[in-house]
Amino acid sequence: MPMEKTFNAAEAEARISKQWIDGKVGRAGANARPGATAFSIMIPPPNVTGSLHMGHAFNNTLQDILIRWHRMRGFDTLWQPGTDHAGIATQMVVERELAKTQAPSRREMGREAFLEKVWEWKAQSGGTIINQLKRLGASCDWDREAFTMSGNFPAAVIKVFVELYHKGLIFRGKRLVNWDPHFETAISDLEVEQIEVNGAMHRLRYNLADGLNYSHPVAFDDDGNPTAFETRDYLMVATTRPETMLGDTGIAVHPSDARYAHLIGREVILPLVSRRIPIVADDYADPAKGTGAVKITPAHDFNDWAVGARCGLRVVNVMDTKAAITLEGNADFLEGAAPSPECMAMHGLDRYAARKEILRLAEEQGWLDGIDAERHPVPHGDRSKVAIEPLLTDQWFVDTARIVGPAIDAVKNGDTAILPERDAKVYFHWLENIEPWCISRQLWWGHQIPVWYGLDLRPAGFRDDEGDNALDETEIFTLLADGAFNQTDPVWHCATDFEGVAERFTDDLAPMPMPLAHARIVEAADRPAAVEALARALADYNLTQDPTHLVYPVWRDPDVLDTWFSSGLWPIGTLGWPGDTPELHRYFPTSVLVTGFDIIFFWVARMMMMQLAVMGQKPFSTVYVHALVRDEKGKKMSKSLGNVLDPLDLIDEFGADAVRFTLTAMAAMGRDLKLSKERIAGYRNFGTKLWNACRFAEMNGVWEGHATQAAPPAATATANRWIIGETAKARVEVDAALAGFRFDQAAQALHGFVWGKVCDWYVEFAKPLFDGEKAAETRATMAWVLDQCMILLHPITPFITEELWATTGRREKLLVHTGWPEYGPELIDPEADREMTWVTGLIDDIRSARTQMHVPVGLKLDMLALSLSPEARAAWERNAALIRRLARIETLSEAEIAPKGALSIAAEGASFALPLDGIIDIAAEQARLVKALEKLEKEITGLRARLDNPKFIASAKEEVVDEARANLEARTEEAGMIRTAIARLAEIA
RNA sequence: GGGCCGUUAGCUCAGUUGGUAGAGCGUCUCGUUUACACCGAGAAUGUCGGCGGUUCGAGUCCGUCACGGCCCACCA
Repeated sequence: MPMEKTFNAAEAEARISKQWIDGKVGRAGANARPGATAFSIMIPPPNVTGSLHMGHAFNNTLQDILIRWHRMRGFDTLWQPGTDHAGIATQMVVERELAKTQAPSRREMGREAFLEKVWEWKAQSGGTIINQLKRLGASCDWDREAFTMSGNFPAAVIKVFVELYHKGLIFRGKRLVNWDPHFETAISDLEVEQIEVNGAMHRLRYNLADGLNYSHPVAFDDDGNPTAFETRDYLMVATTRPETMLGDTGIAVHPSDARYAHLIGREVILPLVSRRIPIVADDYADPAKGTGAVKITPAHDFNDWAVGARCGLRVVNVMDTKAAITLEGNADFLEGAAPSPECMAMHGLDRYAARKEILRLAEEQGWLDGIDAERHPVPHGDRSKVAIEPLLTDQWFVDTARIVGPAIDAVKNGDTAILPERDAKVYFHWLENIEPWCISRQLWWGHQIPVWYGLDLRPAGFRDDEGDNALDETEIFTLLADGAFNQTDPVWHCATDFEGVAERFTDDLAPMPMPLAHARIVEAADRPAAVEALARALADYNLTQDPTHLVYPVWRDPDVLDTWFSSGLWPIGTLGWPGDTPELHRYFPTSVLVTGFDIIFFWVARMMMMQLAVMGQKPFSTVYVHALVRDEKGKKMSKSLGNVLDPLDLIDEFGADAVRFTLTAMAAMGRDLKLSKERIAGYRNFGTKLWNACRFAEMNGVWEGHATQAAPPAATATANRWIIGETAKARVEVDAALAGFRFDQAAQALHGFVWGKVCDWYVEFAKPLFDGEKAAETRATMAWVLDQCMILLHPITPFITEELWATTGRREKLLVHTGWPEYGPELIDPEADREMTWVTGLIDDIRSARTQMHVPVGLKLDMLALSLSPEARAAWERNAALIRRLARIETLSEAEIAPKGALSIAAEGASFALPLDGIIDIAAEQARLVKALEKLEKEITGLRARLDNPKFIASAKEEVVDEARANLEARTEEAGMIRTAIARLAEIA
């Protein structure tokens, strides 16, 4: 059955994909040679919520190329697939779904029911992106698909948390954190992005306490000395966030600021709140900024927090978790304050509404000095896109500064290479300035923190001298922290057996081991429930206050861990850790990590730190950092911007191979790539080109009669010897490019070879050869060459090559399992190389001359050789059929001089004439020759100038000088022939 | 404010130790020759962002400026 004219990507891709997946070609170790070394890549796990975008397509194409290439080379390859549970993102998606279907909200249904919904949702649509990866052709080991919330991951997370906790590397603390008021959770520094907004600087006047007034400079001379003063009974501050004034607890001025130095230690009366707050001296206050006096709100600003700590200022939090003003019942706020009714009326207002209200009141009451519009950056949650609010809360942190050392060293000493190198600088900069990592999230979807709290029932804490309800005042502590609990019971101690822990707690009155021999432990939902349970137990059992005989209620920390905490364990977690698995021994540390620069901090750095902390080993040998796929304006593609090109649409339109080849060809290291459909169409055409070359070969029975040839056939025809050498060059180039992660160079080498050498020249050369005595060797050569094209292209364009492989020869196995060639320069025949360069050059010149002279394409000419060196004569004779066909020459004969009205062609060692009496325009031919001569002369002048310069001869490398000499000679010879031709034309004219 | 990167043909971009600039797409002309019009043949197009320096020689190395972009920090 003859081949179709084009490759039917849509039909073939589905069929071939199924063949690969059913045949488990991605299985770890598939195609491995005996004693093979391991080559492993962990996929950067996409969010389960996700669907494939261009970034994924790019990232996974590169990984697939590396994997297929190594697999064909006989390595024991593992490409580990999987997805990430993506805490906030997934919870957000499921909540949105619930809202759409009018279902009860997350809070209405409760934690357990909601989590059930999320799992349901995951089961239903979590496989989307995995299926999309399969459409791309990703040859992962699909049987090993992992998920950061399943399998051994919970155990791994707990084990790491507990171990780091016991080493003091994880701690809990009350700190100011980045709070996202939309999701009502803390987020890490990395999840904050600065966004420029239209804001305003508001100048507020706070009256000085005790009727104080002072003289304030208002005009200055050229030297900056004050020339005019006014009397003020207030201190003016400037702020972009007037609403935080409710929580102001001080004013800071610079100690050296003459304007205010005399006020340090005095107080102002905070408007509305009527609280006396001190004026303090602190270097943070910048005399050049604002008014030089800065209001300090320790509870709502990171800098102010630091100032407050240094100056001993109070912390007054005036916002709740939704960033609404909270005043009623706010003991911190009310203490020392005498708020006006208008002030208290702001209770419950959103922070922005409160801002308006405060400005209204300030205007009305005369303490608003003025407002200047201003654009300034404001931190926003990267998911919620709302302004984050610094909030004082209890959170868990990893003391990253203490585990960062090995992660820095591993890259510094070359244990792990980061490519391109400049990204290593970014990596170092961040790690060397690392801050504690806030890992607790006030979410439900994620790994719940493996920490239980209990009421402190130690006698001193329990017995209350006042005799009233002691339980309200008990402090909480972690079970994991308390030696009394966790040293004797392995479950408590390690808490690796998560299921076991849960069972213990749900078992209502499970006996607790030593030293609380007679205590009964019971898990309560939260702290209030625990208090109630204890009170009930005290009443029911009429127990004494001896803690060893109590029912002991505990509750689990409700927070979950930052998603990146578990994905930070991806390399070992996917290999079965904490189990001691053969895979872990075989494939860890992994070979390469292919990832985008946008998650160097989020993920790469944390994997480095965590794997090194847990395993004492680097997680990967090489990190290849690639650029982002951007839209044509260079903007990051994002749903919210609506500039997304969907890779699946592109695959539908052009085929997966075209998309893959395009991304590969554009993957120059460290540069953004801007994708256009035209480019993809161009590479789709490239596939078709190869397809048709194979179709031509198939029509000529090239593959008939023999199985796949491992080695090139012994060839005698120059063209065959030449193309075999070109194939070897291509293989060497591709391997060198891939070894250096220069995917673009690999693609370009193959494009140039397949199209520029095989299709443009070799297929054309073969046509006359098929009719001659070299037909058999030419068929064998072409079969081998095209096979090599398929093999070398397969990592980049797997579908079309697999299809061609099946369509053309007698194949023992799938192309995906076919061995990668190892031949090299030994296949290059220098003589054939030189000769074919001469032949192609001559053909180019004849074609160019013909077109420029408007010789009809179909007209075959008789060519005269005016002079032929022995080499040129031999080259001509050996390749006459080729040249005649491609240059459309009828006959060649020798002549002493060119006839009247002929085109002149100069080649190395030869000079030809194409008689065109009556056809050519002599003036035009003259112009053509003059132009060619001018170009040559320009080159000759340049070469002479260099060679005449003694310093050049003295300092340049010998090869360079020799090359220049040879060039000069060749150009001079050519110019001579053209001059002769011009002279001849002149005679005729 | 700190750092990183980019500026090469109309467009998108290559150009690895300094040796005299390339590819794809687009444009123009011609064309149904034993595969391919998703094609073939040919042609045009660059003060390699500006200035200065090192060198026999600079797109390539150094300095500086301009423009563009990114990352980090910063809500007075």
